[in-house]
Amino acid sequence: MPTNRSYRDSCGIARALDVVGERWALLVVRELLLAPQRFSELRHALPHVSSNLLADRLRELEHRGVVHRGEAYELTDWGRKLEPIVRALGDWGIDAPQPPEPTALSATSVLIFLEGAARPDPAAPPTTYRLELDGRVWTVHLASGRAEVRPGEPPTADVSLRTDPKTLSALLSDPATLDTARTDGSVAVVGDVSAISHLLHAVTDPWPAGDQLNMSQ
Amino acid sequence: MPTNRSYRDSCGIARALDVVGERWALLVVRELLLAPQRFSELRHALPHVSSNLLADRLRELEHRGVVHRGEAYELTDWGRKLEPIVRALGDWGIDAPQPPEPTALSATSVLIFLEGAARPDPAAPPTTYRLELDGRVWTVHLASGRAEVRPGEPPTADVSLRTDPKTLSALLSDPATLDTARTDGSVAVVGDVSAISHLLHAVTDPWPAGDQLNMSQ
DNA sequence: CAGGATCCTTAGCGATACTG
DNA sequence: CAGTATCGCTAAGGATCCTG
Repeated sequence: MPTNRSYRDSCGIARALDVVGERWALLVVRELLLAPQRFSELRHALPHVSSNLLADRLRELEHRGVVHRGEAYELTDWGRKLEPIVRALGDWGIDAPQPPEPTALSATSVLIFLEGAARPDPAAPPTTYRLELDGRVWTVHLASGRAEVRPGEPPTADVSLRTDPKTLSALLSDPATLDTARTDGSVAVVGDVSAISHLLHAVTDPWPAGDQLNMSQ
Repeated sequence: MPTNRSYRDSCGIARALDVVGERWALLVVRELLLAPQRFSELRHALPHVSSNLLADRLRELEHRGVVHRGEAYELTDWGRKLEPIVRALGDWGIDAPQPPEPTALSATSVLIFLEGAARPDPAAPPTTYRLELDGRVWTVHLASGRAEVRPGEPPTADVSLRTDPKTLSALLSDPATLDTARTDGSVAVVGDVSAISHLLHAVTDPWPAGDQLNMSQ
């Protein structure tokens, strides 16, 4: 049974929270930022939400015009406008304490982090990665000083790698672990390995001074 | 008894929501964006939150480093970084349906809206307003194409007005009601009345094309 | 097996009354 | 003024069961 409480406050902030302020709602939006997802994919991405509650939230978000339900769940145009806000909230949350274990980490989370944190050399030639996480394929494209993540197979790729979100996250915070991750099988690489190092260091290495991506689209 | 649940998700977005995602938390932050507030002021601004819950939220926000508690409650430096996010959320929420009556509207809400929506003529001379809402005094300054709201008495003002948030909100959506509001006593004006019309129309009148304020500070 | 629905328990919420 | 205390209610959390 979907919830229907309201802050009963005319302010835009309160009205926004009437729509996406219920528990788990913004995490559902997060999961849909990069690609539509099916119910079971959302369940896998958010393992700590119970199935009935997830179903309730999706119904609410659909009813309120944030999410559209077709074959999979996807953001409406209005829902998509939450993207810069949710990303900014994520940047802010980086400084929050780590949550208690056991901890979840979805593919979308890591990829959003990657997009926001990567600062590839603008002078370097564009590079395309095929990235398989939890069985789903993504295309990562490095070009003109930014990283772009899209769902699905790339037309062509410099290198392909298969891993899981936690391992990828660990690599993004310490590229030096790539070798051991490859030998223990948690990362499988096909193609130009040096390109991966390039990607990881685009996230790790300190940014040039004054290079702050702002929140405006 | 403050709540302590967590999404148990390493993603920055989830960790942000662990801090400010509980019910009422972001509305407390909203109330502190323009000025520190005392407990009773917060209660007046958020009439639909119960006192025990407000006390719980304030304790949590203090414990998590968002709010500092002195004579009044105020945002920490980290908490203040939520400002562009909360404002952007408010812009997004403008398109959400109106909540069911009866509806609250705090002074801070209206003033934040005013700051975000006002586009005074950049060529016009700077104007200062003394604004008294719910017994608290604010300074509104129009200059260089922007409106700025600050707590407290202005050193000098072109005009002073006393009213309540709902009346001010009504004026901001329809400046033509100023005359009737003055005669029925819901607005009291001292000084240059035409300056008020100037302020109201800075909000109402259509913006010049391409004049979008973005979210970056 | 995906995509939920149902049931039950717990904890956060909401309202009112009360206190230092 | 600035919160506590109490209590009924409702949403959240967890497990299990159903249906195409």
